[in-house]
Amino acid sequence: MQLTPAYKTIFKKALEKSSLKPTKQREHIFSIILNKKDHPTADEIYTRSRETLPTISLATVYNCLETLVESGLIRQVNFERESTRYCPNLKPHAHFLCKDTGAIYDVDLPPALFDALKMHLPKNFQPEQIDINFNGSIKKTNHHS
Amino acid sequence: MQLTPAYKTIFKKALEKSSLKPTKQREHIFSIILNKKDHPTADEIYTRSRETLPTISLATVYNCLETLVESGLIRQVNFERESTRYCPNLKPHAHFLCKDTGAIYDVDLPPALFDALKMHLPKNFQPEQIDINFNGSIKKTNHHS
DNA sequence: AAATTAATTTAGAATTATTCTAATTACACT
DNA sequence: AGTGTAATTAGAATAATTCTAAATTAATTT
Repeated sequence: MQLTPAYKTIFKKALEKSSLKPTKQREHIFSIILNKKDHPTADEIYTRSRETLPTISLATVYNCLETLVESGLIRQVNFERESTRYCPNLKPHAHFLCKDTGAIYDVDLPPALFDALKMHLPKNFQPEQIDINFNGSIKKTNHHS
Repeated sequence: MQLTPAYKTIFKKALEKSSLKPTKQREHIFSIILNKKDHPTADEIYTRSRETLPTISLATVYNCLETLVESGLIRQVNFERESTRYCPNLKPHAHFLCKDTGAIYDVDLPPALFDALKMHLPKNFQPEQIDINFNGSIKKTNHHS
């Protein structure tokens, strides 16, 4: 649960830009999200955090997640009204929720598709964010060795 | 707050197909959603319902919304973890949330765009639903008469 | 180095949307 | 009318998140 030097720099720069401090808790939570990119919930992040930082509180987890989103280091993923999940992938992408397993997958999309979507908005609508969420099932493929 | 004969038929057919009964409450709530297409929340629907059906309960509103979604008569719209909203527009479309006013707009999209999105999924991913949500602001246009 | 200030963290209470539970009501069918 | 099933109802319960106020930490000034 350590940030690589490269990420440490990104982390500090991003927080400083929003005049927020690179605290131990914020760094820890960022590293947890980077470490296992399975779109964990706040509560899952809380549990994972306490393994190495046992004194952290749930409120702090929520606070840190908010500041990390604010600084653009992570983004939120929501399906229906389920717990918000967190994702460190900053490339433009969509999400696919498998309704059988609950797993969430990143789906890369070409920027041109995002542009095509924006083109269908009325000219005075200025989108800041686009969320694209698929949900369905994943067919087993026939493996033949 | 009356369904047109055409909608009444659609309503009955859709519920019967799922072997659900076309009750007064279900019809009432469906008519409220059709009447003012402003993507109301369950609570807003509850308030509007009581104007003409004062004995309805909030639990019934939630129950009815669930059955209407199940029967495919309406769909749910979610932005982040805010209250779920309801929409009677069944054409494939996206939603735009204006962060200044909170208003939600339907954005029609050509089916080809939905197909293009699906094409970027791994071949064994089978989407049942696609939610596309924009969020941003709406620029005032220069009106000159 | 002590004192001051501001930001952050913390624990626990409060809030909010939604779901659950158990009792009642409304129909459809004998 | 009597029985059975589905739907409605009121209120309690739940779950995720936010709020509040106090304690801690870090940075800055004296």
